[in-house]
Amino acid sequence: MATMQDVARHAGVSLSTVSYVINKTRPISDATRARVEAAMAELGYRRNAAARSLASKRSRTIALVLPSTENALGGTLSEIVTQAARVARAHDNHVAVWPGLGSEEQDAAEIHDLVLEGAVDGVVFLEVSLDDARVAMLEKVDVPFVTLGRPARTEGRACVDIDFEAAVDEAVALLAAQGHREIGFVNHSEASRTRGYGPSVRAEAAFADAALRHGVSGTHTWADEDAAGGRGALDALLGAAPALTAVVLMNETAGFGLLAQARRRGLDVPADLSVLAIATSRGVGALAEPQLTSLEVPAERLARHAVETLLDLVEGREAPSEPILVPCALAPGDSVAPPRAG
Amino acid sequence: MATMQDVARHAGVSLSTVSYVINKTRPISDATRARVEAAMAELGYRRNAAARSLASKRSRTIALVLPSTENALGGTLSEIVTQAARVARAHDNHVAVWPGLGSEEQDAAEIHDLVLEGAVDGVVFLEVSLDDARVAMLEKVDVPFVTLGRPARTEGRACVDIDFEAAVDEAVALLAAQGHREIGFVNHSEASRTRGYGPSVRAEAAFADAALRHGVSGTHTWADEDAAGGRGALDALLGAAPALTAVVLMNETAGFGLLAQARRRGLDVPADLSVLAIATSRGVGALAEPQLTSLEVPAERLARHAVETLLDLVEGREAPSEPILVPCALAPGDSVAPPRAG
DNA sequence: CTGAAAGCGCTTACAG
DNA sequence: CTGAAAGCGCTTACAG
Repeated sequence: MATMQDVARHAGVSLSTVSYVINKTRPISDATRARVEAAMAELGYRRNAAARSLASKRSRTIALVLPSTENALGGTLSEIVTQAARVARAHDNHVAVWPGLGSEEQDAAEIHDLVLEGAVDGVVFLEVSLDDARVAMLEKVDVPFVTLGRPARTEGRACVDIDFEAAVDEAVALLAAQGHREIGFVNHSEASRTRGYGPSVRAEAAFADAALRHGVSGTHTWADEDAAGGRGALDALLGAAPALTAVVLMNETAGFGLLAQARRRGLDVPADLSVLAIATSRGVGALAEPQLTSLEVPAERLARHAVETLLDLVEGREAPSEPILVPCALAPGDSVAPPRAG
Repeated sequence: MATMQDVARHAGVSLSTVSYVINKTRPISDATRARVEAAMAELGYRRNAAARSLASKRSRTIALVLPSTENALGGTLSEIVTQAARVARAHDNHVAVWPGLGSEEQDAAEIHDLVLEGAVDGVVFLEVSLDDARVAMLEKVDVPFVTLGRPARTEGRACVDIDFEAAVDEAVALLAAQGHREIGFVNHSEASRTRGYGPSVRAEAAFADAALRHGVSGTHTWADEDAAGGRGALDALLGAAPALTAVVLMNETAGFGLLAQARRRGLDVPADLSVLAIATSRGVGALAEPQLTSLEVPAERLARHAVETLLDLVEGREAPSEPILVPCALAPGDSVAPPRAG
């Protein structure tokens, strides 16, 4: 491989001039620039990543800390990883993925090491719990990081999240506008709440608020992330509110079981029961029968904001003082209709 | 941050001795080693990744080239990425993800650059087509790489793949053993075959072979990756073979539509129609009603073999001369039963 | 607008 | 078993 020194010699300029041309980090005359660029092209020059990192003290790499437990179908996670890599690349950065493995304390220590070794300049957590030990620890040692999802305390922390409150409100508003007066909510598993999974906790509260705000009667239930969870959730809702005509579903893996159970109970979706899915992975609603009307996770925008905010932090720019909340996008389907008259 | 020089001074040894202790790259007396290790612990020493790369000409990073189009629910992809990161970490390596963006030619050039810049030591393609331009180009420039999936020509190339032939055979054998004599096969979309998607092409051929081998009548059909695809596929199969009693399903996203269509036609699964899913993402079969008996993608083993083979190549060790084929694992379900008598 | 030089923190022959 | 030193290929003050 040709080095910068080779290029300099070839172009008849100094090493530093080549560097300045490449990095556009000081003014260079057009003539000189042209000579350098020609030399680079001729020699097939590629800058060396390690040398650059060593001299500049920047790895130009950010770590994406993967969630240790999968909550959904995985489509959202792979979308986020893909998009993060794209955005990073647009900023001349790389993305390294880092799997959580041990306790939160141990993971935090390893992630800190990653930064101390200069392997990465900053960290995006793809999921955080409300009381995440990793967040607290990295904050203490001043590692630049952004969370996808919000810990309970967000002051001074850069966070990007789905706007669950808005999604729940939009869902309830939409159903209320269709004439529904008794609406159920199917959340993630109760275990998810116990371990401090933010979306579950936020959605529960947001649903109570939204029901009040839109003057409907709301019934909430938890559901395990499988077909049986969906079956049980529908039974629980109809047990508690027999006149219920619509469901907001925030648990895509329970969704298929819920639809099957509605069928088994002789309920037609949407004629007898409207189902509005929220925070679903892209395209999942389209797999169901009928196709689920959905508010989809804005994976691309979440990833973009997270990466761009992190790169700002790494460059020493200000972090946003408030969490960045991204709305879900409506994916049309055939699972919502007005309730039967009477 | 403390440097190796600091550690050396602190321990009263030379810089090189510290390096040899860390890398275990030449014998060191126990006493010296102990002194050095104590000094490292005391100073909180962390080796610098960039300096190490520059001096050793190894980035200790491998690139994972993400598929540009998603074929399934994404669960498999995120499992593979996670597992690859784990395996790489166990070998003291990092994983950088690289999204495909342009044409195969352009992507190949960028991936080549990645290696020339020293940013990565080798590449794992998470999906290749039968006639993949990236593979051909990187082979020419001698970049170490491993493919997940097999190109049409595998000689001299390191490949890791699902053993589709075995999975199809196992599925047909299992159904035949239950007494089924007319078996259908639901493949991916016809478009996937057109663009040279290996699994589709291999599965089609393997199904014909397996039907012959097990003395059953086989009917094959393509299905788009959505509910409508599944509906159409079942109709097509029953149109061509009205006495069909079992289906091998290799298209998880069409599966939900297929089950719904069976129901609509008054067919009970599994009493009237057995459904055996193959090459499914982990856990997806459990979402359906009834729970689908499935042969799941062995994501973890695929990732492990791919990463370990690549690291072998990077170290200059021999690549396996034959593709490494990994069998699917059976995930039990309730969708397979003997055909109704008569 | 351009150059000469120090320095980033390691690995690894070369020597003993 | 250990050390002194060259060298990896850049960035970036310092000077003019």
